[in-house]
Amino acid sequence: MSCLVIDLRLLRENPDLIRHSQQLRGESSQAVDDLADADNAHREALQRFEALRAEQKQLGKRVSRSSGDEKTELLRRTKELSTEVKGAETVVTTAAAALRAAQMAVPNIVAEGVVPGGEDDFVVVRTVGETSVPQPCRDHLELGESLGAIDMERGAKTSGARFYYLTGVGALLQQALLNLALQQAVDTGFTPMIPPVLVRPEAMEGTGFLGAHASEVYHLPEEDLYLVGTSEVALASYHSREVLDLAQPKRYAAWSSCFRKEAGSYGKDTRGIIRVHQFDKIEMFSYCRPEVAGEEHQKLLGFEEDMLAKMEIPYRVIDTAAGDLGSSAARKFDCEAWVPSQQRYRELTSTSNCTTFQARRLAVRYRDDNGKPRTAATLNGTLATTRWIVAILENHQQPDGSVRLPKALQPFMGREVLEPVA
RNA sequence: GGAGGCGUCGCAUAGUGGACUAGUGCAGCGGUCUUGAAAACCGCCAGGCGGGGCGACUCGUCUCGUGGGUUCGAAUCCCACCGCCUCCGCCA
Repeated sequence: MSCLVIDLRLLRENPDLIRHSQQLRGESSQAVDDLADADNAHREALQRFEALRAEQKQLGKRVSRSSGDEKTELLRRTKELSTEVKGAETVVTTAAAALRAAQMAVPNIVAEGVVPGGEDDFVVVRTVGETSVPQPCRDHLELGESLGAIDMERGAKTSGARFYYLTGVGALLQQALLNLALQQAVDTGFTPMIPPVLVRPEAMEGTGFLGAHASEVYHLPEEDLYLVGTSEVALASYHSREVLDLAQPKRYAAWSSCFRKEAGSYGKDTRGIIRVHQFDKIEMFSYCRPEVAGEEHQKLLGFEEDMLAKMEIPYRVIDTAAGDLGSSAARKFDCEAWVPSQQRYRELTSTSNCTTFQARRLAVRYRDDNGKPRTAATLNGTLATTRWIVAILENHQQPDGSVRLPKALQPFMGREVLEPVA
């Protein structure tokens, strides 16, 4: 009848667990109380409707078998009942809409072990590789321009700020990077995918992107379609309303362009291709049983680190604080690459364990050992993106302005070094 | 973009206003028989939500693509939308 956001049974049995989760995220627990109220109102309305409806069905059957005065009398009563049933149904519909709205306001329950707080309260899990600041240190845009790899000015001319052209070796570099990532995914058992990037509202809503971050998303009003900010949306929607065999996790790796308004980031990262409206990404996505989701999360993180190692990029892994989780995530690990020109770490990958949050909304289920359908868990993670070019160029730049290519990339590029063009 | 056809339980089909409490076949699962298998026979075999019981269960309700409408009563009649198929047009 409806897709649930928060498990309502859990809400009834243990509302404090959800309140506590809201606290960790730094959000009001009022939403939880509102949800409980809406749930009660909905159940009451439902019970009244069902009782009336049962009576209506019973009497309705007698109408067809009766005649004469009896029939006239029955018809009089069933007509009354019909009005009452319609009224009760309207109340249910209204209560259901209110319940749904209340559900949408509550994000996923934070996993155990996640630290409270916001953007700056993360935990560093580990740091890998030696960081260095080359002398001289050119930033990725300076390098990209001299290599003939990135053209921001003409991107702006054609499409506006935060758009760019990858040109020449830049175009080849991205293609090589994404090919290598997709190759790694296929080698480790992922099914490669090229998904749609325009999706329906249900797909956006089901993955949790129409909540607080709706203003981040491009929308085509005429067709009521959304441009995805990540192929996670299309991959999660792929098995919606299906019952899967999840004896083993189902893993997909998608290539897609991604589109983001970056509405809340005026003035941030305006230089180069760190934060742009359109980029390309290889995204991993897993469907699995909820009890193995934590383990699967570590695997996705491992695959991300494998790619970073292949790119020979120094990085650290952070365990994101509760306040910095997306609404669908229970836990999130980011890999942040060392960016020499900024002398700090910047996010290159992000992997989220969405537990049953998305699958419940999208009605993705599996059969348990007793053959009963249960809600699955979903996870996602980044394997490579356009932004990786920043870390590759800057970390592997040479004093003469050339860029050494990491070994793993060389076969895909057919060369070992990128040389300045002018 | 235009015209027509079609959406029923995993698959295939029946059902055109009241016994539909959605029938049947296939596939699947369990059993009987058998040394074992096949065949035959018997049983089970869509999900959501709500109520009752510790529980195997049980009662009610919703769902025949989705949402409205007509009616005392809708799988069935009407409208809109979504999807699929065929043909035409256009196009990488």
